[in-house]
Amino acid sequence: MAEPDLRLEKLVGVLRRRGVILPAFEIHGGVAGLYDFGPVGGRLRNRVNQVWLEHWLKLGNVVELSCPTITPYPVLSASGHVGEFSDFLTTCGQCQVSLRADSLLQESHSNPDSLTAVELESEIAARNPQCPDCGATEWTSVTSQSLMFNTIIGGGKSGREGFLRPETAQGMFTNFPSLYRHFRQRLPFGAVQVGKGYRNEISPRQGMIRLREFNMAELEYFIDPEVEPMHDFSQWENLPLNLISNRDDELSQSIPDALSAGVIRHATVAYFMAQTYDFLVAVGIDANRLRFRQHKESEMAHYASDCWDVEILGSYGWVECVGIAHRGCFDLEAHELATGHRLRAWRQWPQAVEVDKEILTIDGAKAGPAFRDRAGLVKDALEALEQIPTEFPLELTLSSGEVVTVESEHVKRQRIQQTVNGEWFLPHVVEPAFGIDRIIWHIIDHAWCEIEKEGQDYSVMRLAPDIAPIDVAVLPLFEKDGMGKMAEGLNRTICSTKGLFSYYDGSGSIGRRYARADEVGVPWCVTIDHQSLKDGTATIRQRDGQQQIRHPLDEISELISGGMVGKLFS
RNA sequence: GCGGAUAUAGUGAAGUGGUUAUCACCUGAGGUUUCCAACCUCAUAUCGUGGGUUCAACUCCCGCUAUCCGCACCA
Repeated sequence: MAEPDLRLEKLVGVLRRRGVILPAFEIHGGVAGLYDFGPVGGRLRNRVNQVWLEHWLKLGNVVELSCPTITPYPVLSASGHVGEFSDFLTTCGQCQVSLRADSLLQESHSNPDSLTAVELESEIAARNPQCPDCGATEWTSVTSQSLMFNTIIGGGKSGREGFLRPETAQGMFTNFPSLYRHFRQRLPFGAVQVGKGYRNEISPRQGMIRLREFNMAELEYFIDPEVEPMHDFSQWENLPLNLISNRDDELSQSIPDALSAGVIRHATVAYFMAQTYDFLVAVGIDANRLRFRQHKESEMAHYASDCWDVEILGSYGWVECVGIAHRGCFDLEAHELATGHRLRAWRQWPQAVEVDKEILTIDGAKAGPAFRDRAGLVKDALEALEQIPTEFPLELTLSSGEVVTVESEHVKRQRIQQTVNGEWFLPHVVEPAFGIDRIIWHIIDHAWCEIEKEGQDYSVMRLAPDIAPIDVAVLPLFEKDGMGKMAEGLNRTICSTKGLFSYYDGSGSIGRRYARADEVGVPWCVTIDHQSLKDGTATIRQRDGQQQIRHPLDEISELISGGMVGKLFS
C-alpha cells in the first residue's frame, strides 16, 4: 500500500473542505472527540440511519423507540454502568504510570472498591503502597475517571443526579412492559433505537473512531430461552465469511455452517450476524475488509453466553464497529430487582399443573409488629423456602441481603391448592449494537479513491446510491440561452420528489463540475445542453464509469427515485 | 492523564522582531468555451487562543485549547 498516512491526510482534507465531517465548534477552538457532520455529511448520516432502521424493521416484529438521552442515576446504577463506567485513578509520581487507585489497596484493605475518592486518597497516603512498575511510593491525588457525563435533572434541592446515556439500550429494557403489551404478549419481538450516546473519553483519538458524543443504533431482541429459534438461513448458505473464533482460529465459513459446527453458539446471534453482514455490504462496506471476531471468555461480560464483534479494516487498522451479544436475562433482571416491576413474559404450559402443597408464611398478628416494614420481605422469603424448617429460631436471609431471626410464633403453615397454567420468565436478549459514526467513517474510507485521470489525481467517492447524500447534480452546460433557467427548474423538481435531493451548479467548466460532484459521491449528473432546449431531453452521467445517456427530462426524477436509472447503463 | 511534536486563507504548504505576509490548488465574480479539474482578469487571512517581553510580536517566552505520535485508559 502506498503511503497510507498520506491517503488519510488527503481524505481528511477532502472531508473538511467539502463539508462532510469536520471538527465541531472549531471557531471557538474545538473540543476533542466532537465532530460535525457538515452540509454534505448531515444527510449522509441521516440516510445511513434510515437504511439501518428499514433493514431491521423489515423483520416484521421489530418496532422503533426513541428514549431520552438524559437518564436518571438509578437506571444506570441498576444496569451496572455506574460501577463499570467510573474508575478512580492515581498516577505514580516517579514513573507516571496511571493505575486504578483501588488496585493499590487490594492487599491492605478488605474492600477498596467501595471507597470514595477522598477515602482512597487518605488510605493511599496512610499506607504508602509501592508502585508495581518502579517501586516508588509517591502518588498524585485521586481523580475520578467517570466515563459518563454527569448532569443534574432539575434545579435546587429537588435536583436529581443523572447522566447522559452511554448507550441507547437501557430505554428499551425499561420499556419492556409497553413492548410486551404492544406485541400482545407474544415473543419473540424487538425494539430498535437510533440516537446519540455519550462517553467522556479520557483521550479521544483517531478522528471519528473514538468520540465523546456518538451516533449509535441498537436492536434489543427478546426471546424465550426455552423455545428453539427458527431462522431461515437459506440466503447465506453459500456465502463464506471471515470468522475469528475465540480460540483465534481464522475460519472462512458460512454463517449456517459455523452455527451447526458450534462455533456460533446461538441461532439468533448467527441470524443477526448474517443480517448485519447484509446491512454493512448494502451501505458500501467492502466485504473483503470485514470480519467477525468472537469475544474470548475473559473479555465477555459474565452474563453473556456469546458475543461477536464486526471489525472493519480501514485507515486506522481493524476497528470494532458492531457488537452482537447474547446478553441472557441480565438487563431485565437487573431492572426488575432494582424497581420491583415485573419485566417478564408469560409461558403457558401445554398442560396445567395441579399444586397441592404446604408452605410457611407469616402470622400477620405476630410478625407484623415484630418486623414492621420488613414484614413483606420476610413473607416472601418464607414462602420461597423449598423445605419447611422444623427448628426455630431461624436465621432467614431476605432479598435485600438483610438477615433476620424468625421465631416459631411469627409463622404459620398454609396449604396451597391451585391450578397453575404456566409461569412468568425473564426473556433473554440478543443485542446487535452499531457504532454509526465508525461505520460511516469506513463507508467513506472504502468509497474514496484517487484515480489517475489525464495525468492528474482525481478524487471520487464511490458511495452506494442508497446512502449518497446528494442524489443528483443538475448542471447547465452554459448558463445562457435559457439553459440555466431550465436546469434550475429541474433542480426544484428533483428536490421536491420524495426521497431525492439535488443541487444546481453552474460555475466553472463542465469537467470541473463533474469533478466536484464525483468528490462528494453524487451518483448522477444531469446536464442541460442546447438540445435540451429543443427536444426536452438531457444527458444523465453515471459517476462510476463516466458514461452518458440521453433521456427525457420529465422522467428523470421518477427514474432516479425508483432506483431504475442504473439499468440504463448496463 | 503523562511525555514529544505541531498550529499561517476552504485545503496543502512557504516565510519574516519593523509600512500592503507569499505559493499552489480550491472557492466566488466577470469574460471565453457545444460535455469531463482548459484559459484570461479580479477577489477571498486581524498568522489557534489568552497573557508576557519589546518603541514594535504572526515571529521570542509562558499558560490554555486543538491535532498527530508514543504510554496509560477505553471497546
